[in-house]
Amino acid sequence: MNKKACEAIPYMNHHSYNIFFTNLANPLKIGIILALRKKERNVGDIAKELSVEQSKISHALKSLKNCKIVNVKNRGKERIYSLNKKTILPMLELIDKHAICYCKNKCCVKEK
Amino acid sequence: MNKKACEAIPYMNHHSYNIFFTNLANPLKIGIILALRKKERNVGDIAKELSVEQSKISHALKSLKNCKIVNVKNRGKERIYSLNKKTILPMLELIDKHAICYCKNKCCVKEK
DNA sequence: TATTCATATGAAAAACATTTCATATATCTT
DNA sequence: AAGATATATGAAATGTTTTTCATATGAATA
Repeated sequence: MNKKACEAIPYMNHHSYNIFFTNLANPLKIGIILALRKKERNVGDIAKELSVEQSKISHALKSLKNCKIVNVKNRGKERIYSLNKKTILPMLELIDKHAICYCKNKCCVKEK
Repeated sequence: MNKKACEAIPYMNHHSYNIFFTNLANPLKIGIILALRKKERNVGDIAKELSVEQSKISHALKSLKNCKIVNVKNRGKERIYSLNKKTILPMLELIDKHAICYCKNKCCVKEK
């Protein structure tokens, strides 16, 4: 399979999909993503904004970063996390549209 | 918030994202989705194609259907499942591009 | 360089999702 | 109607991910 960089080869690998989705399948991580949508922030500010204990945020950020859903830069002793908008924003929009078009706006009601 | 059908309202609800992604965060379900990409199939055929026990497939299909990622129709005693391509295909493409552009093609390597 | 502030990390516990297996349901066939 | 085939379902067992908490690391500052 051709693997030239940044050339769209749809349906590449099974495993990437799984890791990517697993990473997103978590309310805290979604919360972080939505919080980073408007502007980048350091860990403490994210924790404050979401009222969530710091190490929990750090753990979540670690896997998001691992998957390149967020990026980091250092500023003194702080770490500034920002969203990889190019992938995530269109993805959220797809779900929004899905919810509106197929799920009567209350998409994907949890079974049972 | 305006909720007129099929009008894009980005970043609607937190909870939908979570259920949607949770639903996809599973190798079997990804397998089913990829199997349904080319053509619709009944449960038994999916099971055969993936070499997976039937009730496992049924359980997976149930939640995919619940989230409208797949649709069903009846044909005699069979149930024919098909993919909701409009949402899923562009979503997989987004991940492909993400993997290629940000993850050197082996996207989202599992940590540790 | 000792202290403080910001963040990361490991590991056990807890929460949650999937698998398995036995069985139920529903349609078709005879 | 009885049997066969296709699929669905409930519940316990299993597996995976997240949370928690104690502590480590690393940069800044006094």
